Amino acid sequence: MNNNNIFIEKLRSAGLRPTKQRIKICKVLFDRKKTFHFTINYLKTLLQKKTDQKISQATVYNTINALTKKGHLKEISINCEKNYFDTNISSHHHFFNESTQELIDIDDSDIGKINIKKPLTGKKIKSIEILVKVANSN
Amino acid sequence: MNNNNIFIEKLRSAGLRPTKQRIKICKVLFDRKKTFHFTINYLKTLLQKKTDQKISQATVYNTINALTKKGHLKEISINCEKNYFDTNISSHHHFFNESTQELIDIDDSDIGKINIKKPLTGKKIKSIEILVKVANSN
DNA sequence: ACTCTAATTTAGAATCATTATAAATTAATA
DNA sequence: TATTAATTTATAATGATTCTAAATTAGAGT
Ligand SMILES: [Mn+2]
Ligand SMILES: [Mn+2]
Ligand SMILES: [Zn+2]
Ligand SMILES: [Zn+2]
Repeated sequence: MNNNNIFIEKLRSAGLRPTKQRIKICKVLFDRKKTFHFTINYLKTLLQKKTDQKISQATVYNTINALTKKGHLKEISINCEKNYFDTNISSHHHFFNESTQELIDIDDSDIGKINIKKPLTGKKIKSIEILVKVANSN
Repeated sequence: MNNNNIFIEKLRSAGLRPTKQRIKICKVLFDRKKTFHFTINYLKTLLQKKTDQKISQATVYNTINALTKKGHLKEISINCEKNYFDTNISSHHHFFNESTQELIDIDDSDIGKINIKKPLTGKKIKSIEILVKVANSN
């Protein structure tokens, strides 16, 4: 129930002081069982609901950007208008449901080996991500 | 050398009248041998160079959006800040060189079969795209 | 506990990409 | 050529993100 110490540790490890605003953001982000995919806008409305005093948008952006830079969040770009963040920081893939605008994780183990036959010389691979766009087939 | 009729046909097929502005945009987009990956901003500077009279940004956006909607261009999102368009409209994949901010095509045939083991019920797949981020290994 | 200082928060402004508006121009048709 | 609808354009509006600078707060030292 009280994971505050975990959040404080996470913030500290990112070089951030554990202020009450940042701890509240961590609660909303990480105090859940499943992966959380969110846009900044959605996070802001969630914070407004779950919080007595509001957190400024500058603090929300700064905190999310710092956590992302330190690897506690991943950034998932669907298109120019939809920038998501993801509490699942493992190497994994996504379904994007165009009907609901929702992201769904595909674990790395749920994808067969990806075989890129094209050679690339003088470059090193940083990440490989598959995005599968789907729609409800009603 | 003179592909104007092809461009006119392409525009007409998209329900667009072949104005001189739109034909010039098509020339810059399609009068080339290799795939063209571009941002709107880069396209605007190219048009300024290659064109005597300037084309307004509204016309550039409108034309690119119309061509994209009709399937003559694809949209490739790398992240919130980098929205690319692509003259290669086949199903294919990309390297993104983070050092140079360049996109490089990976043909569908250069990727082994993609096996998604995770079931999805009640949904149909619209597209599957792999993005491989790389960096120069200087 | 109190002081001090640097870090943080905040409201608001600035920036950048994209879209909307509405007046002037142009293309297609009669 | 005249008519009309489509198009272009400058400019404004919007929305997401970042910047700024003043007010507040956290943590270290006393
Ligand atoms: Mn778009
Ligand atoms: Mn970003
Ligand atoms: Zn995910
Ligand atoms: Zn491509």
